[in-house]
Amino acid sequence: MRESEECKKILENKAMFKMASPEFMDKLVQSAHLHNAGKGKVLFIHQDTADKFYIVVSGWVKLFRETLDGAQAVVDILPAGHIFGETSIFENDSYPYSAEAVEPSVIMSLPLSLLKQEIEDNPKLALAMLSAMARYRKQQDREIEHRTLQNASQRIGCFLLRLADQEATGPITIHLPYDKTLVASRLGMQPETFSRALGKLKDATGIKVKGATVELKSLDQLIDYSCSACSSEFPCHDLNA
Amino acid sequence: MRESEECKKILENKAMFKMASPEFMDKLVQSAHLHNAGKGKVLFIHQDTADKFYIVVSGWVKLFRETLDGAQAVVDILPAGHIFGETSIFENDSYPYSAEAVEPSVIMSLPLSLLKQEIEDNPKLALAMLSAMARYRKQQDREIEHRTLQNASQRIGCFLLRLADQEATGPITIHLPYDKTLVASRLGMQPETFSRALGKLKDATGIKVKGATVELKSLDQLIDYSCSACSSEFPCHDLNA
DNA sequence: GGTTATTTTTGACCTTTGTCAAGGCGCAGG
DNA sequence: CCTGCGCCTTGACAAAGGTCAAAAATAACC
Repeated sequence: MRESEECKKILENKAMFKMASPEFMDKLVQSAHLHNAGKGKVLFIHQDTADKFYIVVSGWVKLFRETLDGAQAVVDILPAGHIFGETSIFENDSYPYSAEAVEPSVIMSLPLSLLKQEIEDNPKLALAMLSAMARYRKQQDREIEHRTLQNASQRIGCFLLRLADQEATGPITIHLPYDKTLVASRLGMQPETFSRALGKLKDATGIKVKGATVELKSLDQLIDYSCSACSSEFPCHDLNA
Repeated sequence: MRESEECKKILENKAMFKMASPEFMDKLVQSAHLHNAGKGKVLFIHQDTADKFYIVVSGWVKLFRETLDGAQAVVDILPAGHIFGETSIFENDSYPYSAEAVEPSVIMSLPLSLLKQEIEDNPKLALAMLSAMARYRKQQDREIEHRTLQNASQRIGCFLLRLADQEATGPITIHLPYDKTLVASRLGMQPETFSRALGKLKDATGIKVKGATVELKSLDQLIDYSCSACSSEFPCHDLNA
């Protein structure tokens, strides 16, 4: 079966599963499934009973929470390769957020029960997960910092930097991976604010924006502008889990 | 030696160490030290080399980060019983934030090396730490949500609710555990904003504020006001790690 | 008990972001 | 080539929060 071959390849490449036992990986591949999710497809809802966790194979997935009156807070927007829903293990088997595909995506689903079992049986996996969790925690801490110390334009600059190849020295072209409205919500601002703040960023740094394409002469333009309001030095490692 | 007796008692009561081996606990107690930290005492600085982790025995400890130009973002303010600095294990042995006592405090210091070793040797401890980390992650997620969806007054209301006995049904008296200026920074706002927002909260809910003392007729007053702008139902469990 | 610090509150004003409404742009489908 | 529907931008205005300066209230100290 082609599907399981594909799943196998993806799973074996995940850092978190490098330490897993072969038996576990076999069982995991057996019960893995790929799903096509169109733009807007809701994968699960906050506080649903959780029996699966997921990996983004391609596309983008938004994690978010909603209040009763419909206001929405975006927790994160995940690119290909990221795991989500796995923390339900520690949350009474219920999802701590809702998940929705925001671009046409392929999602792999896997049973939480297997993961739960293997984490208890295999210390190496528990350590790998601990390490991943610590990295995520650091990211969230930084997010909170950014929201308090950076203004809208600086947050956009920082976002662009994280999309770029951080090693590059010359001119760079960046493509926004999803709608600007969505970038705005990811950065905790309104679409209108995003639009205006991007304009301000353009004036301040000389970057060029055409639709979803951003061109910079060099990273320094943005680094000066955004990273001055951040406690970390520029090459912000720790970005990909 | 009295000190080690005291440390032992505290360590044995920590949920995280319930699963630790007796040998580990012995070693831990041997190398534990208590420190008196006056108000304002800096315990370590962001990116210092980390060889110890800590437990707040009494008092309050502020975790924070600073930008080059002096702006400060408060990551958290920890009460007695909380561990900090332990995530340095996953951070290249450097502290991910600075720590300062904001009230006269007693702090226990413990070697990271022991923890590192035991986590690798004892799966149960790794699991306990994983679970603690997951709880913390959830808290951070909620923090980000609050900063985007709640206004200043609502955040204060939410903060008061978390200080209160959540089971109580009748009138309640809450004492602010540290300076209002500090509460403000914990909630990501300026002292002036805090003062005015507290005034607004008073008008809106009928709570009574005298200095550091807050009296409410019942929790409902605050719940209606604050929790409407939050994705979680009221009794916010998951508060203490 | 008076005096000095420190913390908190107020007032006036400014900046940033949110809100509402109207256009504009671009692309898919006819 | 035209039309319609999202997405994005703009303008005008409102609201929230930040800033600066000064007064008021507490707490701390001789």
